Amino acid sequence: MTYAKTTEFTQEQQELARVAKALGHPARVAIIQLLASKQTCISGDIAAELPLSRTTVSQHLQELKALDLIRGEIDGLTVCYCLNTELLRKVHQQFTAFFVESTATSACAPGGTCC
Amino acid sequence: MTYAKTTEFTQEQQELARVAKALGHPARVAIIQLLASKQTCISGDIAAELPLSRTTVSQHLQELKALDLIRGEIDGLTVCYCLNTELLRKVHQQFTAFFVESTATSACAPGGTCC
DNA sequence: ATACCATGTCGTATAATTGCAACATACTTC
DNA sequence: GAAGTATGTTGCAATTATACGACATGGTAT
Repeated sequence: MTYAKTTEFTQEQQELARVAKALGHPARVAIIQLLASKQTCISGDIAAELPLSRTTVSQHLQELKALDLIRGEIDGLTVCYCLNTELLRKVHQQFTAFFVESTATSACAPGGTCC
Repeated sequence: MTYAKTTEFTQEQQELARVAKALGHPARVAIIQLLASKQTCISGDIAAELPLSRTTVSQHLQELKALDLIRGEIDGLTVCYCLNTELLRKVHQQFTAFFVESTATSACAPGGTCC
């Protein structure tokens, strides 16, 4: 984004926002859940299970791949997508840190001195 | 979205995606962090700390308010925004459940039978 | 009442996202 | 090599997000 002043924000804030944005569409959430549960992670099978066209699913897959949340291995004619569980664990920690920080009782919380 | 087929996804998937989308911009991440750390949560003070115009910050605040992640109370001339810590805790649980499910060793994970 | 101040809303412009059909690519099989 | 299959890429249209100036609103203070 050259338009948005995202440069002015913290590296951590941008990092968290980038991943959150990737999870900001039900299709991509569904894809990750599918990859976690299904034995097969072939591209075509993923598209078949989602209420979207193969083209659109492919785009969502590329988006997740761009963030390295998933990886694709070409296996002959088909492509097999896998979760990057290590990165997902790291992301989980980032989110947890964010939420813990946010839910800690601050002055602004109910019962605080502010509101 | 009347265009997207979001209706076909799970309620949970849509719910998670909706919140993730809200966190999908560094400004909104920064706002939540600010509200968690600062004593004052007055609208103007928030805008002053962010590299965005007051108008734009106000929009982001409305977006967070629409999801009930934050709440605003009019205090005379100023408006005081507060974190909805209860909801944030609930959201944290949803995210954790999602990540735990995703990072559990599946057949697709490295060492699995798939890739 | 008048002037002022803090916020929100509206209008507008630009960028990014979403979705899909049509085409291109690359491998398999006959 | 030709036909078929699975994917990715391109091009286009519609929707949504982002950003901000200008105006409206509503309370404060003098």
